[in-house]
Amino acid sequence: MNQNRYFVSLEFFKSIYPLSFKLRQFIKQKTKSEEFKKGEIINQSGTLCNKLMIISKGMVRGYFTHEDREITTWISFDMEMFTSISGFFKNEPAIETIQALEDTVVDYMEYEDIHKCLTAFKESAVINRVLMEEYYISAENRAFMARIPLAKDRYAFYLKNTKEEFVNRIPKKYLASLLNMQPETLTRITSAIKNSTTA
Amino acid sequence: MNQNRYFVSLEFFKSIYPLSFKLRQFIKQKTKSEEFKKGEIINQSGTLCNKLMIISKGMVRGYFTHEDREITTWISFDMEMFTSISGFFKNEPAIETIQALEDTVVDYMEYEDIHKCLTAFKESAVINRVLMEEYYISAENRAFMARIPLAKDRYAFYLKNTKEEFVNRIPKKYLASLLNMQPETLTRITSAIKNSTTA
DNA sequence: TCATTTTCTTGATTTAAATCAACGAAATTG
DNA sequence: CAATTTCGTTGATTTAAATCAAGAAAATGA
Repeated sequence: MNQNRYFVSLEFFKSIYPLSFKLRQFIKQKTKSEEFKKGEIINQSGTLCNKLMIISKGMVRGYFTHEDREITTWISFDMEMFTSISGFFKNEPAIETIQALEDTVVDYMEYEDIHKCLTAFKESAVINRVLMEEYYISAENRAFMARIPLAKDRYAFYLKNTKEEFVNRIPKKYLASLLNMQPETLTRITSAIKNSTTA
Repeated sequence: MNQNRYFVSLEFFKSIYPLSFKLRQFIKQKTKSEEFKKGEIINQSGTLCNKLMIISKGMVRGYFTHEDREITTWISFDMEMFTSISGFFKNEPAIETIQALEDTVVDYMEYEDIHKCLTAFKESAVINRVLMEEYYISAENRAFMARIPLAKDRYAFYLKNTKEEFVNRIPKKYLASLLNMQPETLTRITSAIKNSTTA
């Protein structure tokens, strides 16, 4: 392994809580890397996901299927973490499917190593706790957004809470799905905004 | 304190993981009880909730206000736990308001005591973890339900996942709000079902 | 590169659910 | 207990968004 390579995992955890030298070493040692092509399935619904992944570069979505339709529940970007939470918590197969929406590079650690880490390094408990918090709060946020009655208000809400650069990278059909609307509706919303700001 | 009183808190934690004698004593010692009248606000949005509550008897809802309208995000019943998760995690004021929908009795522990508990009793970490899991998964579930396109499908989903006895106790206007629909729509759904099963 | 597929956009039409309105039932309160 | 308010139901109307359809733009892949 190249000890000089850049570890997003390290950066990611460091941004939450300072890491001791030993913990840094442990993370470097256990971090693996993987690449996915655009469109590739990272973890199929019904299979166990045993990795905590951090996106080095790319874009990933989670979705489930309801009545033959895909419903996107989240989209994550560079420097963000994702996993199948039911796997992480309960070691149970994932309900949602995870898919790369761009060519994507991830750093990941396996749950087993994370559990070792939690046992061996006290400080990692803080990080774990913060991650759980953030993950939970983002789920709350999504539940909130889905309950906003008007399509254009959901769009506005998402824009307000997401980096513009990221939003612009999302193919419209997935953005529409994430915002619980049809692509046609999204187009109408965005073109209405365009007209009102131009005129 | 009456050492012979019944502690829902004890039952609740015991159902997750066996409790040592010492931990049982600790929980008994730290558990307090409180009663709320129907309609009473248990924790107001914007104020810190520093308690983890378990419903001994009654019904409670969480809601927030969006454009002058109340949107109910969850309803909990006997033997279920609730809190304001942003308070529990981050010691930050609650976003949602918590209200009793029936005369309600709760057992509760303050966060401070829970943290002491987590430090002093290893086994309690397991319980904490399971609670976080369940809380998280219920948030996911709510996010899922909110995304089901048709009102009658959301109703069916909720029915399938909730004890009939509990559902029957919810005043329709709150049930409608929880299911992201107007009370008129809920009536139409239920009376349509009634007609189809009678005829 | 060009052909083919997929995605995005715009317009016309339909549909589910919100809104408005009115009334009876139930619950609350003095 | 009567009076008043709130809640639940039913019907008529409106509205937001889905669906259907078709062409333009972009992406894919041989």
